[in-house]
Amino acid sequence: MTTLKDIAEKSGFSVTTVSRALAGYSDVSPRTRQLIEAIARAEGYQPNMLARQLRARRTDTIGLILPASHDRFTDDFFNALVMSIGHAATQYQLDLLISAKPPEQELDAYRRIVGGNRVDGVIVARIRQHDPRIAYLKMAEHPFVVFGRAAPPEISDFPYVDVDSRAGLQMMVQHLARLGHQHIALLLPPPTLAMTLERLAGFEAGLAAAGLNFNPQWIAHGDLTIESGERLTVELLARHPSLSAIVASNDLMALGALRAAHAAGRHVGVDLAVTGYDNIAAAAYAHPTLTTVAPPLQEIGQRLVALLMSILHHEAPEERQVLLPPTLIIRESCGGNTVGKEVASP
Amino acid sequence: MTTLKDIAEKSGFSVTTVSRALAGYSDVSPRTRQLIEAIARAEGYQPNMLARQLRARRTDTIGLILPASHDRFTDDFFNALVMSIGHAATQYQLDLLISAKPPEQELDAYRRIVGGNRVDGVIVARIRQHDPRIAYLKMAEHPFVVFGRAAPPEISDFPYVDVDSRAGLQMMVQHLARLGHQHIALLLPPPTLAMTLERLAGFEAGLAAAGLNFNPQWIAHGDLTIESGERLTVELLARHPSLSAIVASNDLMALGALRAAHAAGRHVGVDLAVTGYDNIAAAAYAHPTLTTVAPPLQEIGQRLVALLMSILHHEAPEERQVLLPPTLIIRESCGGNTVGKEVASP
DNA sequence: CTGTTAGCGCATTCAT
DNA sequence: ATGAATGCGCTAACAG
Repeated sequence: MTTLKDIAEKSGFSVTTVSRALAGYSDVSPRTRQLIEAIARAEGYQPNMLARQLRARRTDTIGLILPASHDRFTDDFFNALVMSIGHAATQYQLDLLISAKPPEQELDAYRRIVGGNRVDGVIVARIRQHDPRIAYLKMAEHPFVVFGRAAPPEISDFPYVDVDSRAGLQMMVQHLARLGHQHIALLLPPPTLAMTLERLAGFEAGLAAAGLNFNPQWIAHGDLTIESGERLTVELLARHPSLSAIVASNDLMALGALRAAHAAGRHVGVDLAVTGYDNIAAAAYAHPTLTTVAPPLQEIGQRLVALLMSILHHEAPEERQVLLPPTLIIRESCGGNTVGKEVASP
Repeated sequence: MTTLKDIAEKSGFSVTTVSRALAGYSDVSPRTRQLIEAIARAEGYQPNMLARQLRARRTDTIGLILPASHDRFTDDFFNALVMSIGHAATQYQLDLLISAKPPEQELDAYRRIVGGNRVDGVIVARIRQHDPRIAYLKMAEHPFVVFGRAAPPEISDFPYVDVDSRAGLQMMVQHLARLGHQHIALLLPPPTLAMTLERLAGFEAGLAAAGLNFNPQWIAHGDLTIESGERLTVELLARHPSLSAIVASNDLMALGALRAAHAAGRHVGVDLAVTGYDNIAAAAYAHPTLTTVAPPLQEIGQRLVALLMSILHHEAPEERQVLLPPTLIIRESCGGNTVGKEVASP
């Protein structure tokens, strides 16, 4: 490894001068600069980023600490979210430091990475009730941004970016109602997740707007897996044969519902509607009639990073709590070329 | 931010003693240690990782530099690969530094991150012909591991982990042949990708093993997108109506093929077989008859990280070039409960 | 047991 | 235009 000191020795100048020459300062004679640059190039000099960061007290890196579990990486939506953040970071010349830790080591990881100055700020995802990570970040006064909000009655007194899934569910229900559906079931995430209440509220709002009654019997809680989507749908269809539509809270549960529907002898797109949420690229094509609510993945990453940057730079607060509208993607036909038309959110 | 120096002043001991007390060295008196630990806890002391890393000349971090483009994050397979690496890193107490750069800045990023000592080693993915990144890493003697191999005649004289997609394609073709298919088309990745030759070879081997003839007319090159899969399939089916099976080189092209088949009036699972490659969770359920070749994603991440670690620790070379067999996942029925049975690779 | 000295590599003062 | 001195925060060698 070549250091400034090495170049200083080879060139006969001091470390200081070498540093300034390479940094492009104007108070270095052209000849000196050329010589130094030539040596640096010849030696393949690369500044030690750690030393530089230590000195500068900034890393130009943002952190992301993920819940680890052996099959975590199969969650396409979450994966896409992470990559979306990574790509948004690019636009700000930032790198992304990822640390996947099992829940019990999660807080330690925050302390190590954030408290240890490895990153300038962090993005927190998948927050839980009374999330200790947020308490820590607030207490330590470390810059952070959250993807998602706290569930009421908890107050989200922190900067966040979230998808307005209430609006999404409402759009979806109204769409189904327009198609004539009156008995609509809903597959929800676990009650402990912050988003669950929002979705239920959106569902009810959609029913109300369409003049339909809310029937608690048609609500079921799953765990966001294909299996739970399948199981819940089997049960729902068995108990309530009048159901003509199943609204799933994510793609995986929707795929499970598709399978269950088939097993129950129902024909999706004909005598049963199944809708999803997330619209992950591949899953979106799972069924040509799978209408979905699509969060603006790319924008989420960009907003998260932009918000974090504005906080880091102490810029005007503007909007520190961003709610992004999802899009309703309707796939009406099994016919080849109907890719799905986008319906702008209200 | 609390530093060792702060604690030294508060406790009356020297920075060194504080450092050792907190590091758990035995040559510190119990009383001193307790006092120092108490202060550290009270102050919420967190060691500065940058200083520590600078000093220790190691970061316990591995790097991953990704090709950036505005819609890159929609590639579920690649996303899953990255996350698989991230989670494997956890087992070695490593963090993952991700930098997404457009192609023209890619090499710079390598210099900055690897040459700049921000990581102990890197994992290179999606290698191209005569990849300059690999040349750089070899020249600079930085530890690295590659996911994938060089395309012949180039020699892969570097540590790598790859999926034996030749075996995968061969399995797939033989499976189709057993089902009676004789006219099988193949949708390949772009000819510039290293994997393409392997897959073609596997395809031909499968045909040969089944006693079928190879027809170059039935081979087409796409770009791994849904659109290209659709377009190529439309063309193939129009020109060669006798085709009874389409083997796609990834899930997305397979999904495109499904759509094209539908448009052409063919019934997948009945008078046309379509098979995919990658078996990404959601996509795998795209069609109940979508048989796929599945790379062992989780194992790929683990092997990559393990291999990199062994190189970092100068451990016995063992196997520095790892070829992992994929699995054939057969989904035979549209019926509800046939999830797909796994067929061990040969 | 504890402190002094030294240095990781860099960039910034402040002199000259 | 250049260099010496200083410090970012940490740990290690060495001395006592």
